[in-house]
Order: sequence, then structure tokens, then C-alpha cells
Amino acid sequence: MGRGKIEIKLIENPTNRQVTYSKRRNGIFKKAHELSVLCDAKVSLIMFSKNNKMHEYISPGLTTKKIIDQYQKTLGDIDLWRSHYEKMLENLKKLKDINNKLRRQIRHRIGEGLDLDDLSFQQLRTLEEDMVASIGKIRERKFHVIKTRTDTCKKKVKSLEQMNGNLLLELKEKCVIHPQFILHDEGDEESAVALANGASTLYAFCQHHTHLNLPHHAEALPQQQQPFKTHDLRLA
Amino acid sequence: MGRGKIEIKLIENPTNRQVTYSKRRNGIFKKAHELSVLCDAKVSLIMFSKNNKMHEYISPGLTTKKIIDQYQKTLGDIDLWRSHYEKMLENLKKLKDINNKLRRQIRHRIGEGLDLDDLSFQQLRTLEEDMVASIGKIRERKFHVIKTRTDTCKKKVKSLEQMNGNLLLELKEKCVIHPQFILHDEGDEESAVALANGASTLYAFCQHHTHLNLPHHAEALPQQQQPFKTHDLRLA
DNA sequence: AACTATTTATAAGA
DNA sequence: TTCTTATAAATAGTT
Repeated sequence: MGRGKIEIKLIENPTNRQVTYSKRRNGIFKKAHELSVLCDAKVSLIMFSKNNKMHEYISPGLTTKKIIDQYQKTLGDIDLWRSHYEKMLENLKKLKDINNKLRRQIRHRIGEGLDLDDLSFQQLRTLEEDMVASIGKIRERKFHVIKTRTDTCKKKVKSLEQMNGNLLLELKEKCVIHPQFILHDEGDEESAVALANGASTLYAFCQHHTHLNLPHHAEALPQQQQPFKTHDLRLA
Repeated sequence: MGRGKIEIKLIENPTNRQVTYSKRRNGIFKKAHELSVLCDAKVSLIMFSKNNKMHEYISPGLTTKKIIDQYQKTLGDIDLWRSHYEKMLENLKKLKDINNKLRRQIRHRIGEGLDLDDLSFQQLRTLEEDMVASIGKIRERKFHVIKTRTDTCKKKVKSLEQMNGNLLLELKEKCVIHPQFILHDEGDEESAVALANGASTLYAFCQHHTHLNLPHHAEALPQQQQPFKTHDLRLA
């Protein structure tokens, strides 16, 4: 169809080839569209020119993805992507199931009414026993934590007592050698002595530093270790 | 191009449509092939007829997969598949995270040593309090279950006692009116009396029927209600 | 890109 | 479906 008949073989002249590509591409797109409309067919036409420029036609109301999906469905399960995709879907489903089971288990352990309803008596007993054992372990750990912190605190108190005692002695010595260093504010010296004796103000420091949140009345107690001991008992 | 000009709109007559589809499909395939050869283009042409019959043309030496891959590469990240795929990967990751958190929560509640290590003292206390409360709820439920079963069992015992009493009376009456019905086997009559008195054999039935799994020594107890009561206490 | 002589595609009919 | 054929449409070569 043209001034002369042509042989169907590669057009060597690049310009000619490009022109022909352009013309025929339009022709084929037009025909694809006519086919879509006339026969209500789904058509996907993708092409790449020799210089890899892409052009596509797709029937109205469709996406290339839809066509390709249908294509792959038609060809069957050879498609790698699809199987990969479906494996992921399966995986997703499994994870969701496991999640639900875990949630249910937690709700059982929390003791949520509706969820306990589907446990048998025997299951309830087992659950209870489990939980008692678990609480035991948690308490053990709790005691371990508080023991460690108490010990650390005690050590700090001792070292501070020591340090303060030493400072006090040094201060007194200095006062003897250089009387001009004697403090005029008696209050200051009193508190220094108090510190050296391991007074309760040290507890305030200790509490603040370790975030133990002891009950307030504990600050008034004179003995060093008692607050922790009573606290321990209260928690047990 | 034909005997008459046609309007480009759906061909209503199915036969005509099918014929046109067939002819034009061949035409378009021929053109696609000519384009491939003349211009060394890569062409993928996939179509589905109205009745979903598939036909495809692909340039010589290519596969549809190759074309589709190139198509997706060209479209780059707009690609629906890829984004879908990546969304799924994200989803998968999230689910796994949730899973791990749930597992960790359970391990905390079970009291697994290594996992308790990363809880603070305050967290341990809260966890312990939670668990005590949960155990309370579980016990409540357990008591409710056993109460229901005990009640049901009691009712059954009563109704069976009643029934057996009645049967025994009826039997005795029959023996008076029709002496030929007197049983020759004394054992049978004895067990009938025993049943009427609500003997322990009823417990055997009751236990089997309700799956209470009472401790064996309970069968020897003479009082009706004691087994349940002691069981209750033992569990509490 | 536009023109146009020719080839090609195809609608309708058989 | 396939063949035929009149006619519409596409396009090769030219401008």
C-alpha cells in the first residue's frame, strides 16, 4: 500500500526506518483501538523502537497490569512473580493467625472474661498453676533487683560516710593550724557533723539517685537498713 | 476498507462481531509482525476476545516475560506490582514485629528469666500486680465453672433418687398385685434399694458423666455433697 | 508534515 | 470458516 510494494525486511536507512516506524505505529494503534471498540476486546500493545523508546496502547477502561494479570492467569502457574506473591499472601495469613493466637493467650493470662469462657475447667486449673509459677519467677527477679540496688546503696552510704568523716577531720586540722578558717556560721558545721554520722539526709540522696520511691515515712526511720527490709516485706 | 464504510462502535450482532474480530486480529498481527521486521522493533500484543479467548503476538526471538519486564523497568517505580509487593513486605515486617512484642509480653508473664532481665523494678511490680489480678479473674471463672457443674450434678442426683424411689415403689406394688413378678435374685432387689437411697454408685455415674475427675478417695465418702466441697477448698 | 499513487485490509455477500 | 470482490484505509515514495 503505497507508491510501490516493499519487501518485509529490515529497513537499513535509519531515517526511512524511523519514518516507517512512526507511520505504522500509528496505524497499528488505530487498528488496535478499532478492534477494542468494534469487538469489545481487551487489547494490550506494547512496543519498543530500535532505540528503546516505548509506546503502548491499552483498551479503554483497562490497565496494562490487569491485562498482564489476566495473561499470566491464562498461562497458568508458571509465573514466578505470582507464586512469589501468593507465597507472601500465605505467609501474611499465617502471621496473622499466629498473632491472633498470641493475643488470645495473653487475654487468657490477663483473665479477660469473654476469653476465659472457652477454657475448660482443667485448662483453667493449668493456667492458674502456670500463672502462680510465673509470679514466683517474677517475684524472684524483683527481689534480685531490689537486693542489688540495696547493696549498691549501702556501699555508697558507707563510702560517703567515710569520705565525710575524712573531710571533717581535715577541716578540724586546718582550723587548728589556721584559725582564720574557723567557720562563723555554726549551722554549717552542725550539718557537716551530721553528714559524717551518716544522717538521714543521705537517704534522700540515695532515694533520688536510685528511683526507689520509698514510702515517705521511711525517711523518718533512724536505722539504715530498715526501710528496705520493710519495703521488701510489703512487696512480698 | 470494505464494501461499505463502517462506524467504529460495538458490533451488536455476535456473529458479525466474531468474524470481524477474527479478520482484524489477523490483520493487526500481520502489521505487528511487519513492524517488528521492518523497523527491528520489539512488539508485544496481547488480546482477549469478548468471550475471553486469548491471542498474542510477540516479536521473533522475544518472550512476553522479557517485554513485560522491560515495560516494568521502563515505568520504573510507578509500577503497581512493585509498590504492591513492597507494601506487602512492609506489612510482613510489621506483623513480625507485633509477633515478637506479643511473644515477649507472654514470656514476661510466664516469667522467663532472660526476658525479665530487661524490666525495671517498677515494671516488675506492675507486672506482678497485673498477674495477681489476672489470677483472681481466672480463679473466679474456675469457681464459676465448678459451681455450675456441681449444681448440675446435684440436680441430676436428686432427680435420679426420685426416679429410683418411684420405680422401687412401683415394683413393690406390682409384686403385691402380681406375686409372679417377685424377683428370685435377691441381689437385684438389694441394689434397687441402694439406688433408691442415693448410694455412692450414683456418684460413679455422675463423675463419668460430667468428667469431674474427682480424686479416688472421694468415692468412699458417705455424704453426698462433701466431695465437691472438699474439692473446692483444695483448689482454692 | 503533506500529498498521492498504489497497495493492502476488510465489509458484505456467497 | 473461507472465498470473493468492491471499496475503504494505509502507506511508500515524493515534495
